[in-house]
Amino acid sequence: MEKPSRKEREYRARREEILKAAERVFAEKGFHSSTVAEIAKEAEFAIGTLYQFFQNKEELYYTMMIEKFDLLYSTLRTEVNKSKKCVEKLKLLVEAMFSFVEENVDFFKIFSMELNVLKPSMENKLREQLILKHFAYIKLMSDVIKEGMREGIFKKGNPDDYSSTLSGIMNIFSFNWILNQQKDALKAKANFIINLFLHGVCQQG
Amino acid sequence: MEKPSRKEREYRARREEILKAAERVFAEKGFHSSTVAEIAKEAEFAIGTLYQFFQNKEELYYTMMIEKFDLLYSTLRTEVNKSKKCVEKLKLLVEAMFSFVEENVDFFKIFSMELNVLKPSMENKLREQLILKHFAYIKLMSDVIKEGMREGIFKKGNPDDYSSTLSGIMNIFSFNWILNQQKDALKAKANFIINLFLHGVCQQG
Amino acid sequence: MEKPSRKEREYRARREEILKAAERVFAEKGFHSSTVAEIAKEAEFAIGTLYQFFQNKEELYYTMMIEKFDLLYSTLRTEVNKSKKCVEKLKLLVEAMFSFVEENVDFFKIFSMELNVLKPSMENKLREQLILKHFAYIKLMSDVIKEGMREGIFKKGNPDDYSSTLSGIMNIFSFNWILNQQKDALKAKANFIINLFLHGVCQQG
Amino acid sequence: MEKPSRKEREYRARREEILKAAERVFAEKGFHSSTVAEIAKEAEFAIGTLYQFFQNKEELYYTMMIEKFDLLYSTLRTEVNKSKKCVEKLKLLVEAMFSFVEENVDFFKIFSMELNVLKPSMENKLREQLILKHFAYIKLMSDVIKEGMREGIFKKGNPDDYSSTLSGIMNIFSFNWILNQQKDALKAKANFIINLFLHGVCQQG
DNA sequence: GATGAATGAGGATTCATTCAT
DNA sequence: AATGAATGAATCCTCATTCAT
Repeated sequence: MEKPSRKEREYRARREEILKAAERVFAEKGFHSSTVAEIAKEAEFAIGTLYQFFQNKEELYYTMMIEKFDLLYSTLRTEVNKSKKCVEKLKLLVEAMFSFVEENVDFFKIFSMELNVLKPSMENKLREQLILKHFAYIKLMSDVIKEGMREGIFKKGNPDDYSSTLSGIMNIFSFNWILNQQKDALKAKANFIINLFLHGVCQQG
Repeated sequence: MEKPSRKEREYRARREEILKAAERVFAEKGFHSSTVAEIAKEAEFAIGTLYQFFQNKEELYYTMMIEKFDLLYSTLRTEVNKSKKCVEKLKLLVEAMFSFVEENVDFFKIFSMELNVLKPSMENKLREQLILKHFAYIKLMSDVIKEGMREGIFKKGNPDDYSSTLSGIMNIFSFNWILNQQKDALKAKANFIINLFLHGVCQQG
Repeated sequence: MEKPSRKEREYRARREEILKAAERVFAEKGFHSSTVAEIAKEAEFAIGTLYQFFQNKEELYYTMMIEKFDLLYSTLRTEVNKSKKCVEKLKLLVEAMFSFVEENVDFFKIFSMELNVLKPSMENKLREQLILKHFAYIKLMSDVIKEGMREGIFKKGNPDDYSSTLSGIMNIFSFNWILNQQKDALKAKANFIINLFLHGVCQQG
Repeated sequence: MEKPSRKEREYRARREEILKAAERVFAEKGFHSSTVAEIAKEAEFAIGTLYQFFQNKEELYYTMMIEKFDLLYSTLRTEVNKSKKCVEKLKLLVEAMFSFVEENVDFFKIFSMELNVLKPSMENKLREQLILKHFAYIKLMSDVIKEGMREGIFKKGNPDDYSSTLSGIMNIFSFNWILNQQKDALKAKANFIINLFLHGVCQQG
């Protein structure tokens, strides 16, 4: 791989600055109440400069979301691969997810609270992409579940239903953690969730 | 109770029309992208008429949400009381929730997707109210869980964590059902969810 | 003159109520910031009722002003006629004017502060009328001045200039009195004004 | 003093254009009947541009008034200082005032006819400022009068009453001159006014 | 390439007036 | 005759986007 030129590196750095500023501002105010002027100010660039990197506000929004999602996906993927055992994999996944949320509160605020803000415009490839990323993220879990079914550890069933469930649980805990001003560690809930997901709420035996 | 006058009844009816129109429009476009003009048109009233019933767009939004939430809450409450057994109660609750979602798709779209759209304004009593309603809804489940714990049916633990979990699972299934254009019945998933919640994903014994 | 029927009397009474309410409200908020709804409420009538008496807000405004002006005019006229001596007449006039202002603060607020609010609309006979009333009011003073000139008491000159001057002085004192929250009696200034008007500010002799 | 940059100069020029347009439009229609759109059109700028210079319509209005008032004040002040004699000073003042009115008809229309249009809003520093300017303007005259009293030229008395009087007289003459479509020169009345103010209407001796 | 002033379409809200009851 | 709910035109202001410097 070619070493990027200084120009290229600087371009990347600026772009990153803008995306970070966008993340902060969008998280605080939501898409509609955030202004391009504010993001520009937060990024310490001129408004016009933002438009050299992103065609419009919407593109800035989706690009930021997609890149964050990519990061989340690759983080989880790496983590899951650290073990061979399905149950262990799930545990690693939940922990990694919660670490990610703790480190990316801004992104997660947007992720969990503004899913529907932007309506599909005619040619919105970016929204499509974001949805595809979401499917990939679910598939990551489904694959682990499938494996567990094959190994006879997990009950048979629709793996997507199981992974949706797990993702729904992680979501709500992350959401509540943010609502409660992030008291305690979110990761502290990981064990509870895994146990519940594996064995349910009922007393056994 | 006094029978309401014709005037009173007509007032109620108009108000209801507006709230229904608001629900449809907000569900389709979200709060910010919906215009008062469009809601008025959908309701077949003049713009000014809406302002005779609600002080502003925000009040219209929250009032609609709160009244729907009240309906959801009382529906679930009634349903839960139809059985004495905790496990049965949970099942009734999930089924009732899914029925409600199926019958109130518009509301649920907003419920699940726009939780954070409106930032707390200085004197926003309505937002406060909405949050309180949400707590009541969670408590409904917590109470059932608590009962089950006392009876030794459920594992000991923080009842709110359990009820959050259940609510998170129902959410994600509702959300997916809406995203997938409402194929199949949402209620068909109720059994799966209850089983998973009660016994987990692991093979037992 | 026919004794007015009960109907006629009641009509008059209602009309008067509305005009008084209009005076209060217009004085407090000015023409543009006063709403017909507020005047109706102040008058304890329905909005529609106001429109039975006056074609529109503007007519209500001008009618009130004109009738007040008529009252001012006839009051001053009566007062002036109480003496035969010009100097005495002027004194009576200033005192009567100040009494009127003291008793009709609301009207005077509008009179002195909103002369220009309403632009001549194409067919605004009412504004014309109001201006004519104003001329008559000035002429009242001019006539006294003219008389004084004829009698050799006053210097020769354009009587309208003199009466404008006097009216300007009375205006500013009334205006200041209102601005200063009506401390002291306005009438207390009458002597000062008359002396100044008659003999000027310079030391004599 | 630093020479202002080109940017700074252009900014000033634009701001001036807007203020002049505002003066014309407000003078013709009054505050409430003037629209921001019309002022923008008159100034040949887009609506939004006005909002880059002034926070809102009210600020535009008051700023224009205040700056004009400052100009009036400094003009009068300069003029008054051209003589050492009180009587001469008053004459210069009246003449300067009338010149100013002749050259700033639009401003004076507003000055004399809309004093009370804007009600004090909670935090209206601008209105406060405008009132302070008005006091300064009155004080300018009072100081001359006081001087004359000390020198024994003028009768003893409350200097503010005298200066109010003079200002009231100038006002009404300016007002009438505007009403009469500005026939003849307003300055032609200056001598009459000064004489009247100094010596009164009565034949002397 | 970077800037940020200028643009003007778009939307929330108000309120004079009408008219069915 | 009295009412006051319904109407919708009118207006202030915001802010994404452009483009001259």
